[in-house]
Amino acid sequence: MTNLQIAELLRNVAASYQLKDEKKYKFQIIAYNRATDAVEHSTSELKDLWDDGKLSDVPSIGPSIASYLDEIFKTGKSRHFEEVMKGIPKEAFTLMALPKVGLKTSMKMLKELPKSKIKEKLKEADKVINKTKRHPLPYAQNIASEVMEWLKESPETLKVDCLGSLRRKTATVGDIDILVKSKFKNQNAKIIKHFTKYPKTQKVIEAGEHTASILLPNNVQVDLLVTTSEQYGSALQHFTGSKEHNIALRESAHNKGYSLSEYGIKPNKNFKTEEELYNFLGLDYIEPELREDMGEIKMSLRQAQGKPNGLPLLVKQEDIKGDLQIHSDFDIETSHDLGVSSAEDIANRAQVLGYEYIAFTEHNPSKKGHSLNRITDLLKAKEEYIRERNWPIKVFNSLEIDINKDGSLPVPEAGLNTLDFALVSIHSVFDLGRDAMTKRVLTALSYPKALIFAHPSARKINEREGIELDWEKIFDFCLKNNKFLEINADPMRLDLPDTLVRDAVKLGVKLTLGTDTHEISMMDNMKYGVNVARRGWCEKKNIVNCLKLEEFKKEVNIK
DNA sequence: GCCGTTTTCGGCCCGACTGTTTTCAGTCG
Repeated sequence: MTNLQIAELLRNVAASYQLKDEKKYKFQIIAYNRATDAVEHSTSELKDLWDDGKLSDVPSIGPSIASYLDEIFKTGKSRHFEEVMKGIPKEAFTLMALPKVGLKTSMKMLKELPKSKIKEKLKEADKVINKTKRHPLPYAQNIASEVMEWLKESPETLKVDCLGSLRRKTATVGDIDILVKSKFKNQNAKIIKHFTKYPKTQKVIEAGEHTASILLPNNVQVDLLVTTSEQYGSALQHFTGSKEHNIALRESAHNKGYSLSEYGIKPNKNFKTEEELYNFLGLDYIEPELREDMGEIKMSLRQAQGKPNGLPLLVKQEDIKGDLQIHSDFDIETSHDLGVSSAEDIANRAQVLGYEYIAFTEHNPSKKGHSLNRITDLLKAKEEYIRERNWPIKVFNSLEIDINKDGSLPVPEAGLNTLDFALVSIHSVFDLGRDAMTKRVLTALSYPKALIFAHPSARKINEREGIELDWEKIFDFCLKNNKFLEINADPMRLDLPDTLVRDAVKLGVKLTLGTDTHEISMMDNMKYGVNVARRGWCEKKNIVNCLKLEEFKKEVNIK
């Protein structure tokens, strides 16, 4: 049972309670919906936590739900859940995938629609289930920019901001959220109308007094909110989210006797800026990347009260002193794709980007068709090439090495000795069990030259889930042996994922940033890696390549 | 059903939009 399946089950239980008696089960419904959110956002598979007896570590999972899940992991089902969902056909839950359909509507559909029509709707729902892929951040950013340009053409528009997960810089984006500040009060309708006339609009989902939603090609939904200067700060805060952060913030306001909404505080308190709003609630400003209800509100409160352990001072792009994963076109007959840009061009570009150092990390020479001596000779040639050139900045001689199934590395010791340090990573056999995979990785990281575990989860966004690893063991090993985990800045990887970065940072495990550049323009992807680091609460000190050259050399033990 | 730096009991976020039920229920974020 995966987290996705568990989340679906809990969501269905909540809906079933709602169908049975919304008033009687009001708080169970809230509890189950919260548990659903928590499972969807959990960094660990619940099954793994259950194995370790730590199910209740997940927030919003208390003794009752934990005991039902315990039964599920033991026997495959929960008698309690089955009892709650008794009498509700499976199809009713499937139909809930359709927009604006909850369990009540889907039951009504099953009862009232003709069979042929139901079949059609079920097909539609299946399509939605299979197609709700979230959009990679850069793709969503491009679409958002175009819509924002369109909105600026409306004469009533004073300012346009892109909010929601785009502003929080999540790896993937569901809907695009845009806020418009209007020049004049009571001009909302004109802006809304202009918005719905956006040329690529396929469907206007809704258009009200303050808000509207349109659907663009590729299932991209854009939500608009129009506001005035007086309420701008509140609107900005509300529409940036996350939903969980907003709930926690409103609860905190509620405890102080206020009622907070996107319009301010009732009856008459407006906020022009987000700072004003947070300060009014006794909090310091919270960066958008932190707004996920992961403890940021508590820490902001502590900080505002002048206590220690406040919010992190998040790492910035300009703190990055080097790029630690780059593939040039220097041909060492690699196991995977070689870069297409020359080492010279890349080094010059790195200087322009303000870096003090870079590492060339081509893939290792392929095992196939190469003797061990040949592999060593190829690496010696690369070492000599790097040593003998005059580079504009420091260039490290490195390599991205495949981890064999048994954890060994496909490069002989003489070859490894040519390197300043190595990245190790998984490119094949992704489906070992968790324990075998963990052992495999730790074996590889035990080589003295293996310094960085690159794209550690091996996930590819919208393509494949990550591998299963015992992250606690990996973190612990890195900490004890001075090994580092990479945040791969390729927008299709963004790996480590932000939630695991947060876990690593909590334990003091250090990270590196690398763009995995295979073509020179990819060097500009560093910003996406920085996004992930910030979302994982990284400060400068958590990222090894924020160190200046001499300090970096000391940290990684290079003379 | 969950949760707690006033609480292990007694609370639990807030509002928009749609469609239709002219005053509200259902869904969504």
